[in-house]
Amino acid sequence: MSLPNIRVSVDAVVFGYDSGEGLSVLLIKRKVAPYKGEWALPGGLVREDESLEAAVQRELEEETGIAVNYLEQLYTFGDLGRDPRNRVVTVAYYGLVRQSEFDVYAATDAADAKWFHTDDTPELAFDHQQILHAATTRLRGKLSYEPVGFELLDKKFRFSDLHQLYQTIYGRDIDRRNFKKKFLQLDILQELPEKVSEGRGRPGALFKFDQKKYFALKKKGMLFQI
Amino acid sequence: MSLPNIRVSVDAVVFGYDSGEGLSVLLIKRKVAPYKGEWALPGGLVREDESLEAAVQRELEEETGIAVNYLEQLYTFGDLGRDPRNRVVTVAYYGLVRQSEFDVYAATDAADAKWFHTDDTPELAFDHQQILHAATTRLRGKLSYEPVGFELLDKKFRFSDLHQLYQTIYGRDIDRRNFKKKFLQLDILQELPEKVSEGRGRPGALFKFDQKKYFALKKKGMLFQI
DNA sequence: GCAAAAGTGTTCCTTTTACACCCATGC
DNA sequence: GCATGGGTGTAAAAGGAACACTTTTGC
Repeated sequence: MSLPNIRVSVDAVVFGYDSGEGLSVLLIKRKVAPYKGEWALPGGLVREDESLEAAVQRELEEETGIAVNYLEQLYTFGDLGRDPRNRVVTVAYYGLVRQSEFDVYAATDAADAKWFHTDDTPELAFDHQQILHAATTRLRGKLSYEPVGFELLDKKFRFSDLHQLYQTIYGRDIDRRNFKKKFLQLDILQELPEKVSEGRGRPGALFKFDQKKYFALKKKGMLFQI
Repeated sequence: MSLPNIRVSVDAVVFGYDSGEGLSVLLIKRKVAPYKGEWALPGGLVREDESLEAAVQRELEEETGIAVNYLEQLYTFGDLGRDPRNRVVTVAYYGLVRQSEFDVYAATDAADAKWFHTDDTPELAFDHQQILHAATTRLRGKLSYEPVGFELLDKKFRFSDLHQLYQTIYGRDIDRRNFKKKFLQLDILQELPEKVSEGRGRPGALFKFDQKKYFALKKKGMLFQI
């Protein structure tokens, strides 16, 4: 029996959050066959001398020009026939970033690269639809036991921005007062003396995250039911 | 640049539960280098024409002689140097079975195979210690949102057996009365008219799972905090 | 009658939810 | 003065934790 010829790839589901636009996902237009010209998740083959994590970072850089620090492993997809040419097992990663910090462009390995609102994604190549779906589900679950925000909001933000962020990711309304009560109990926010108006209505206080407490909490994993 | 030469393997962390003995894990003694003669998780290279799931099943069969139906993907380990010979990326699976139903023996591909109590495992080859640790953590977490029991207890069982099962997996004491109240609320048990004594003490009623309700609940994922 | 396990209920406390009114600003 | 968003508190309900006594059996 000959040695199996299986390739290993990585794919990245990078979600971008923007206060104005909500939740998006980063996609590339494929430059080569198969599925040439179609949209897909950024990703590609792992090299023999790089870790899986390094491979995702590299592919993201090569295809979209961005560098994302924190990606988490999502799931490994290895069904036969998921790539029409060869047997390819792909390890999918996902992450959530502040969209405004990432100016994506089609780097060398992609014909195009851009953010798509999660409500409005095109058909995807391979089984990437399935991967995206798994990532969305996982993202929501994850928020139940980890704070999110520091990486997604500006340094100073209004409480309503944070509120909006959670509503966006959960995809449903959350009572403003209860949310505030709960979030403040985590004791990871600092209220600033400044106030800011967004043009109409009463100006709101600005907040910032207490980095130390924030990461301490994140590390040990809080239980946070919204 | 030449094509990367990376192999894909699978490994299985099979936990066995036994009312008398508690929680064990299935290990094999390696028949070939590297780590020849050392204990390891069952597993091996994936073939080109089989799915990852099929590969785990096959390796389990070849090394330990057992067939496990329900394994879930745990995590993919792909660090450089985790196998001293080649670059090997391994997809780890885990599952929980009724130990008494699985008579393991060293099948063709292992020098030995047996259950080890989770409190008393030997040193393991490769990074299998790390994999085992990840599986243990995941198993506990999993019980919070899925019922367990049907697959692990006899058809008819005393409530104390179920209680004991949960205590074993969680590794701590759980109040008997509160546990009973909560579990009965799930409405997946049927109380039988039979009573059975285990030699001393008041005989207890026997219960069985209502299969339909059990799997319905399991499928949709309950939220079950012990 | 004593040791061992099974059966059962209540109280307290914490957490969650629902909900309404006033305040500061721009226009 | 009115529309808009920001700020705050309370009451009711649900859920979780702690806890003790009685019953049935074997010996």
